[in-house]
Amino acid sequence: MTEFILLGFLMERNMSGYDMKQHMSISTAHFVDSSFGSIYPALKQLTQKGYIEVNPIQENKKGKKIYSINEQGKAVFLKWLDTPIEVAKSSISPVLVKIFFYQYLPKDRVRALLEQLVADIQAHRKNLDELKIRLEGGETLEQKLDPYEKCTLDFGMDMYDFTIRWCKNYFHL
Amino acid sequence: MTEFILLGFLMERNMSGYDMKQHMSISTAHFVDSSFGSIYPALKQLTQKGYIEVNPIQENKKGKKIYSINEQGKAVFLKWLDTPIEVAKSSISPVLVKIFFYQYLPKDRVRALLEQLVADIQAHRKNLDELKIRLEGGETLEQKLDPYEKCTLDFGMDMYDFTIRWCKNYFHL
DNA sequence: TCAAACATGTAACACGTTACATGATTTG
DNA sequence: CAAATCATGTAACGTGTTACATGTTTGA
Repeated sequence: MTEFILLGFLMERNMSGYDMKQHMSISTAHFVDSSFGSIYPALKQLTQKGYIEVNPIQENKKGKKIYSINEQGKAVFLKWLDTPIEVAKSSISPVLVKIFFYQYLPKDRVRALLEQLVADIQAHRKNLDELKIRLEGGETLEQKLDPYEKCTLDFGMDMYDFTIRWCKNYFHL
Repeated sequence: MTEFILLGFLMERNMSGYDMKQHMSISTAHFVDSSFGSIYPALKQLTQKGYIEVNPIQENKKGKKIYSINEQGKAVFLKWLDTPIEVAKSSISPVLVKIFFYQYLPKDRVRALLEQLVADIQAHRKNLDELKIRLEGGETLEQKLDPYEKCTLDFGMDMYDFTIRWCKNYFHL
């Protein structure tokens, strides 16, 4: 998964591993956010497989490695992308794992935990909202928000809203 | 995670690793379904930690190991259960990973893939529906469906419905 | 000049899957 | 009696995280 995401980032522009981590922490953090511990080994792998190339810059910044995707890499990425999304593997959510067993907890604890869950989701929802405003409401405007990128933000927020409403309604919170 | 789920199953009744796998494939498959390759080592771990005990039955079935949870195991399980659900780690869904990059695919392919996604979710939704009918609509009635167990089914179905509606609406399918 | 941020990388560990290996029991 | 299902277990592998190790550049 990580390798494909990194290839995807390189489709847009050349960047370093550090740049990719930052990009992830902003653009994709609400559905995937890899650590350096998986990014750097993944870049090594992609280089060895011949999908990307390193363009070390000699300028001021020593050691910084700017990667670029080549034709083979693009082909591999597009082949992966043009393949059905697997719903089964994404599963619904680890949230359900605990709720499944809530019969073993006293009612007042269940209520408290569910209220905490809703508050937590509301906080996440708020963060996404602020992120979207920061990304699209552009004084800066450096990066035009791609429609599908925007879609993942919209979906995230609507999904959070749905979950909050569902919990409040189902559990009478 | 697996270890706690197995402890949770043993809260209800004593059973074997094989039984647990079957129970998972029915009751929890829509949000978690571990393989034997993680169940058996987990049971070994739980035994070594002193949370569960083996009661090998001498009857006809040789080699079958029936596990039971002890007081320490119950305490550990309840402590885990009575801890806030972590929304962050559950993330929204790997579905978004691909959609995020759909700008690199021709429009007709995107449309085809999204239609396939919706059809796939509809199939999952139908399976859940049939499962629920099988579990609650009881001629058999052997196993009374716990309210929270039912909740995970309801949530699953409503989540699928939401996602289907969302995709159709957002992408004008 | 010193702290924060930039920048890369590795090693140990955690946790899960698939495939393999093995054998008993049930049922047509 | 053969096939399906029951039943347990291990080994190799995949993929990710955290913590550690190291050094540079920038800005108050």
